[in-house]
This record gives sequence, C-alpha cells and structure tokens, in this order.
Amino acid sequence: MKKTKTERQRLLKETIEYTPFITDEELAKIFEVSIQTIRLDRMELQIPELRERIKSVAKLQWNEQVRALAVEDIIGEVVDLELDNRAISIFDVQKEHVFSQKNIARGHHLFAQANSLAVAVINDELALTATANISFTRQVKEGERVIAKASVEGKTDKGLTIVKVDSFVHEEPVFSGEFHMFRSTDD
Amino acid sequence: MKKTKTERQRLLKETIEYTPFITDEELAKIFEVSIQTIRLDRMELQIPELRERIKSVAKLQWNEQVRALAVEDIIGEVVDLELDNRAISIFDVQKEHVFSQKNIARGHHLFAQANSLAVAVINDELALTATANISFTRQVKEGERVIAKASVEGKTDKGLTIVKVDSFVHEEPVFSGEFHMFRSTDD
DNA sequence: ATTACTTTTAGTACCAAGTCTTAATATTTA
DNA sequence: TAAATATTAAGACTTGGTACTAAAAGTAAT
Repeated sequence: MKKTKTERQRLLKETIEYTPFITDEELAKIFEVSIQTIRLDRMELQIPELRERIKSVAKLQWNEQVRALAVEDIIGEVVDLELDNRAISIFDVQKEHVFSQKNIARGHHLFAQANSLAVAVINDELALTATANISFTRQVKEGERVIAKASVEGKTDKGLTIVKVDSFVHEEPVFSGEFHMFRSTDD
Repeated sequence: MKKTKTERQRLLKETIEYTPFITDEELAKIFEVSIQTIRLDRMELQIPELRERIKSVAKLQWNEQVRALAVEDIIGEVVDLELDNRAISIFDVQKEHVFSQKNIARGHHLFAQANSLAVAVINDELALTATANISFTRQVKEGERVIAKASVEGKTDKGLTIVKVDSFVHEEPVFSGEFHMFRSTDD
C-alpha cells in the first residue's frame, strides 16, 4: 500500500539524510511515485538538489582538510618558541576533547599538547619521545584554556634531551611531565 | 606573455588540486585560453570533470564521518576486555598518525591508545589518569599494527589503581607504561 | 617559402540532473 | 456533486560537462 504524503515526506527526508548521493529518479522508484512528486516534496521540505547536496558535503570536507593541514604536527597553538630553550602553546578544550559523559578532558589530549610542544622545542628535523614521566594534577573541563610551557633542561647520561613541560589553567597546574627526547643529529 | 603548454598544464594541475571546485570556464579565463584547450589539458592530465572531483571529495568526507562516529571514546579497537583485570586493543597506524616528513608514528597516538585502554579496563563510570610513567621502546611506522595489552596490578598507597600497558608490533615491544588511575567510586 | 607537425580554437550533437512553468488528471473531503 | 488537494505530464531552459569533427594558427625543418 502506498503511504500518505506526510509519511512519504518524512521518509524522504530521512532517506536523503542517510544517503545524500541519491537522484530524484532513484527516489521516485523507491517511493513508487513520479519524479515530479519527488521534486515537489523536495521543494516543500526545502531539500536542495543532488548536486548542491554533494557540493555542501564536499565543502565541509574541504574545510576539514584545510584545518587538518594547519594543525598538522602540533596540537595546540604555539605562541612562543625559542629553539632548544623554551616554548609555550595554548590549547582550548572543546567538545571533541572531553568524555562524552562528564565534560572532563581526556588525558591524551593534554599529553598530546605537551608531547608535541616537547617535539617542537627541539632544534632537530626529527625529534622523538623516548621516555616520559607525567602526571595529571587536576581535571580540565570543556571550555578551559590550557597553557603548556616547555623548557629544555639538558641531557641525560644516555644523551637524551630532557624537556620539562608544565601545563596550567589560570595559573593553576593541571599537568606536568618530564620528556626524554631522542634527536637524530647532535648540535 | 602566455606560457608554454607544459608550463600551463603544470599550473593547471596545481590550481585544480588547490581549488578543486573550479569550472573549466573559470580556468579558461585564468589561463587566457579557450575552454576547449582546458578540456584537452584535463584529458591529457587525466583530471576528471568538476562534478566528479566534487563527488570524490564528498565521498571521502562521508567515510570520515562514519569512521569518526565509530571511534568516539576509544583509540584503537578493543578486542578483549575483562573489567578490572585485563584488556587488549589493536591500532593500525595510518597516514594521519605519522609525522609528515618521516613516516614514524607520533608518540601521542601510542599514548592515546594505551591511555584509553587503561581507562576502559577500569570498572568505573569515570576513570581518570592521575600519573603515568611511560617509555617508547621503538619507533612505529605507517602501516604497522600496534597491539596494546593492559593489566590491572592493584593499588598504590594513595588508593590509585595501577594499570600496566605494554604495546607490541609483531611481539616486539614498542611502548610500555604504568598508569595510576583515579576512580570515582570504590568497588 | 613550402611542407609537416603541433597546438589551439570552433562548432555540433548529446547527456545528466536538474529548474521553472503550465496544464491535465486523480483522489479526497466537505 | 463540487471544490480542494495531490499527483503526473510535458515543454522549454540551465550547467557543466563528453565526444567528435574540422578548421585555423603557430612553430620547425627541409
């Protein structure tokens, strides 16, 4: 039995949301109505045509890509950097960084900020973390801004560069870590 | 002065890669040649037409979106889990996880896998990492599969749950860490 | 300069997936 | 049964192309 108009439109909306790459012709077959009906439905529901739908999805992706390029190797924004000495980065905790239940930032984001800052501060084409000793001092909530400060502290007996990173929210310590970094060239 | 054919085609390729949402007509204006020339160029360079380009970008985005939903709270796929005892997860290192220069995985991804596994193994609505002592044993390359094994080892004198996580690529240790976890409820 | 070859432009027919408009049927409801 | 609502049909036009043919322009070689 054919559905009613409202029911069909409800399903139509769902279908297009779920599989946006579908033509009016295919939709017409699915709902056993004419192409024209589908087009009237789209008009009423304000759903744009296939090509526009594809385009908007593509634009989203494009923005994502651009964003990804900017972030690339560093988590958080580096605001101060003196190679082989010190560096500072800021990181705003957003929805995607917190546990879906409570709004507390997942530890690995704080670690990622500190770790990538430790990598960045080292004057070497390829610095890698060998060991790290870290502690999470207090929970960080969504919306808070974390300031990470890194300082190069010399070398271990094995020749690894020691970088200390302390992170704060409003002067209050939230994370601290000591990173022992491997570098590919001696300076 | 108009450029040579090869030069124009080189620039054309770049332009399209940089701004894929551009029509032949616009390209023709930019390079001051006819539409047909642009089309010949695209043929020779095997560059598909605008709509196909948009479509492929959109499909990428679509896949990303689906993938992002699945990952959510845990980095890597948990393949074994016995609460408050042990857990195993696998994590495939892909292009987006490695340094753009060399293809070595960035440390924070290995940490993220281990840390989220440590969170997952704890039988608590909200477990948080208090401190961690970690070391990166060997570099992990793009394409390698990292197996992380977590085991709960008891409590510290301060009541933090100790979780040891060791990660391997083909039995070979690549990462190991001891996490001290805070839990909101006593069991 | 003439021939030969490459490069560029032009023009036609066609396609997909639409829009926009007008008009003719169904189907439902008061 | 008449009026209102819903559906289908048909035609003209749009964008951004493909495929193909042909002519013109530019460049190089003999």
